[in-house]
Amino acid sequence: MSRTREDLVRVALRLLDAHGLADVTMRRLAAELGLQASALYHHVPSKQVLLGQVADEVLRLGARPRRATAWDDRVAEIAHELRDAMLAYRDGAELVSTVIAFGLGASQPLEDLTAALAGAGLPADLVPTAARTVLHFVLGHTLEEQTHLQAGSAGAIEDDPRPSDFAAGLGIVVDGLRVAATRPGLPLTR
Amino acid sequence: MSRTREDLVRVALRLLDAHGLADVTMRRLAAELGLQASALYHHVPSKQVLLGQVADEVLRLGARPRRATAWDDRVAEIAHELRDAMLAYRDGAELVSTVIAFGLGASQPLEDLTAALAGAGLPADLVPTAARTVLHFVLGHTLEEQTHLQAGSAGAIEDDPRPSDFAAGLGIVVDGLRVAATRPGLPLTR
DNA sequence: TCGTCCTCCTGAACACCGTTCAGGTCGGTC
DNA sequence: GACCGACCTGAACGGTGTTCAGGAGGACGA
Repeated sequence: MSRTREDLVRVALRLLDAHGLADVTMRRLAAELGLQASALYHHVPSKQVLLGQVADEVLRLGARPRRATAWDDRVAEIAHELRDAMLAYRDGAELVSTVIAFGLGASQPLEDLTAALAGAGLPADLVPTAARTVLHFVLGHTLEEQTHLQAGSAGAIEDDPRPSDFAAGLGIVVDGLRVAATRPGLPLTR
Repeated sequence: MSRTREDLVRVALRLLDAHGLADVTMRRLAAELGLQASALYHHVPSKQVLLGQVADEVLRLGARPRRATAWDDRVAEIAHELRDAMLAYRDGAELVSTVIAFGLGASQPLEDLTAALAGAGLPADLVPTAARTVLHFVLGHTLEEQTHLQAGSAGAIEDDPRPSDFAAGLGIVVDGLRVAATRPGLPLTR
């Protein structure tokens, strides 16, 4: 009975949530599947690619129906969904952030944000920048939040993490987007 | 003739710039100093702490005189200085980002941003959130920018990196801060 | 039915990594 | 002159991702 790539991703995700990203090791993953580490390379070309697929799975499992229609509500909706998806798994934010940084997957959120911002009335050449600005905020904030959360649950006293923080920070960014959208338009070609 | 902790940091920084973060290894660093790897642990308790000091050095070397007086100019000044400091060394953004994420150093930028934003007229409980929002933007944007720059210089075609991108994204965030600063003030205690 | 191919896997090895530890050398100090 | 602490060596521990020759076994065409 042979294993599929989906099995690897599923077990890797379980390993991630149970022991953290540092303990998601090719040898551990193989042992969990009753295999030798070298056998994994028949299903996946490298650990990086595997982690990319695990990140995609984290996002897929965190997907929710989108209800908002206004562009700013839609941006907030995507941002919250992304944050919640990453927080749902141990080290989820670190995983997704590095996968995005190295371009190995997790490209959906940026595409969704870009699509949502296309209807915001921004100058067209500002849309990609705006989408990445929102994305960077969500990733940075959630990474820090999750780091503190996990450090706090390991015994230390939590200092900062007010839960309204994310909404407030997101509000700042979205306010900035609204300003850029309503500012008397420069001609599109600079 | 014994080595000082400063020697380690200096040589580690040279190694970083010449070969990248992945090649900053305790063994390589020791070899560069004519030592065994174990000797480094007489100067530094761990590699993580050492990298924290290297990150601080990157920021120190990138420091510039601050000229702006208005809070928004000051925020932009700090943001540009941070970005330029990280871009000045190979993998500088990755180094500083991870050091900040794990709380091992590089705390100056957040403090500077917090100080600059203290004079913005924001609700007091929004200042830390605002500072971290700016910080996350700068780190995320610069990390992505540097990754693409270095990938591009390795032969591939650069797709995005318009240099005005950073200023535009920063503008969005600062616009958002201005909105929060001029909005009819909620009472400070919620 | 036989031989071949292909998929899946093993076991060993390669070239590293961060870190620890017993021990040794050497300069300076009571 | 004995001691002590700073500094360093060399070996080892227990890992890491990845490669590679080869084996088992089912499918499939001749």
